[in-house]
Amino acid sequence: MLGLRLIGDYAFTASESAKAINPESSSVSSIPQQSSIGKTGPNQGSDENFIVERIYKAVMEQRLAPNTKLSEARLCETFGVGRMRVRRALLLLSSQGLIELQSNRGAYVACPDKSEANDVFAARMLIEPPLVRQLAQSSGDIDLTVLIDHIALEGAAREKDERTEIIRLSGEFHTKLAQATGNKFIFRMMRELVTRTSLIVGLFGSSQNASCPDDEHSKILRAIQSQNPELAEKLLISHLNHIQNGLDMESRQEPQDDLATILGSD
Amino acid sequence: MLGLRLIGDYAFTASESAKAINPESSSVSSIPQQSSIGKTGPNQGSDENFIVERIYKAVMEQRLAPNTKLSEARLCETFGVGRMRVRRALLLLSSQGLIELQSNRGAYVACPDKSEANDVFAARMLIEPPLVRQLAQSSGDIDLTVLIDHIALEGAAREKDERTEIIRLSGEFHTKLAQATGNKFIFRMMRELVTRTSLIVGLFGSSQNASCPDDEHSKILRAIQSQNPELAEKLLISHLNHIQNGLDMESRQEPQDDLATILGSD
DNA sequence: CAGTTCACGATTGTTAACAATTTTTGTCAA
DNA sequence: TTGACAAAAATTGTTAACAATCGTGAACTG
Repeated sequence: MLGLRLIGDYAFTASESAKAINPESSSVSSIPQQSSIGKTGPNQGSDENFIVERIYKAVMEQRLAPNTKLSEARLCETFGVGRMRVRRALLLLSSQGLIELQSNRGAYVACPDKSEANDVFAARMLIEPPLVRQLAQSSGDIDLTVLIDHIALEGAAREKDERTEIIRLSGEFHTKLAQATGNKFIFRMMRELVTRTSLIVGLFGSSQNASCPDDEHSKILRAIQSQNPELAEKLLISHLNHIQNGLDMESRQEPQDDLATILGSD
Repeated sequence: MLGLRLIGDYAFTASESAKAINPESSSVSSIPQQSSIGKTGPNQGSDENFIVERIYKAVMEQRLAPNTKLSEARLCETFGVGRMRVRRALLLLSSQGLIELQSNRGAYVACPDKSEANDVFAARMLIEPPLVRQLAQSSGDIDLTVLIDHIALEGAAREKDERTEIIRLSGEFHTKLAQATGNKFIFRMMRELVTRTSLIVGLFGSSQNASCPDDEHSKILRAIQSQNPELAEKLLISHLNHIQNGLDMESRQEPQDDLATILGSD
């Protein structure tokens, strides 16, 4: 009895986020229009959400390496925003565990260690198998087009050999699995775990397995579509194992510091 | 008697702050002073964490009713802190979903609706069963004293009929289950879900089942101790069902959006 | 030369004043 | 009394100046 509802809130599917970053465009861009009575205006700070989204996406695409310093001044001019907004964004990012705030020293992209990596995979092993099983069980009532389209996107990106796109989409497949449940809590949890996974793969992964093999994703999806919970669960477990086994926990590559163009382009 | 939410006035006023420090649970507390000299540890903002913890606890104990307004000025004087700290704390709380920030209107304790309540229980149904199963499987390697002690605390609070303590401990049993895994991601997820559950029970629950029956908790723990995964999982599932079935999703007690409403009743 | 000290620049943390918005209050007329 | 309207008060949002802290490198001492 899983509550099947669409997730209207989280508007940051990241595919759109930013076309043009003009300083102080004061964009109200990605605020879902809602003038309903009970819920008064949407949460404030559309601006800092924009910054958060931007950095989140950069991390997901492994363009922002762990330990990279995010200085306030730099972010201010990058996004054309006042310091307050930047600081709020950094606080939010740190509460998500994406960055780490050090007193009087600044913000650094999170740099998971070995044990944290194990925790991430353990948590995913705990959550994702029941999740896909549940999806497969109730796939009749769910709209899977998002996932189907996503597989297509992954294939296209792979065709064109767009590295960052491939990496991000590989991770997002898993968050979209969670999104398909329509449960915003499950979605949030998976999103956090997937983001952290991206950091981990960037740190400990060899270059070739930076992304999940496309066919594994589509196999999982097909198992879900054919309402085969056991198969879907089994495929997902071995998929997660593939990712984890592809890591080399000893050789961690040292991070660089290039912030300038990373966030500016898209 | 349904009038058990005359929490109206901020339940964490300074008068109570002095004595209300319980030596258990969260690792962040202690030192209610705002002296800037405090620990210069690596983690920043020990002060706003204090505020967050305080409000978190008040919500867990259902002393802070949903929709209660948390004005900045009030919080400033309550905690003896500058406005910046309060605003940062509010931002953090909102990112946890504990409160909701409305533009130019202030911060209000979150007020989950029916569908959100369903999502919370669906998420818990997804996570907690595998969690306890795993605990039971590996209970040989894990230190369960925290849970054992917790059961004792629950019993004691029940003896003394300390309402707020009972409610909080009832919820915290589940977060401590997650804590026993030693996985901080699982812990964070459960903590968020349990907190939200507390709000939901406060909103939709009848007065008698505001807390979990003690024996169900101890039964679950015993199943874990005796390394019986199936039993532990089964007990937990029925436990969650008990909680959810005890709710009346239609009769939501209207939350007071103003403190004066309560005080002006006579 | 090695190591320490100290001052300077750069960065972050904090405060207070100001601006924008909402809420309340007061007044008047139907 | 009720409703509309406007002024006043209260609250939140924003900015900029100021304070505190850290990193760096030059100067100094042994």
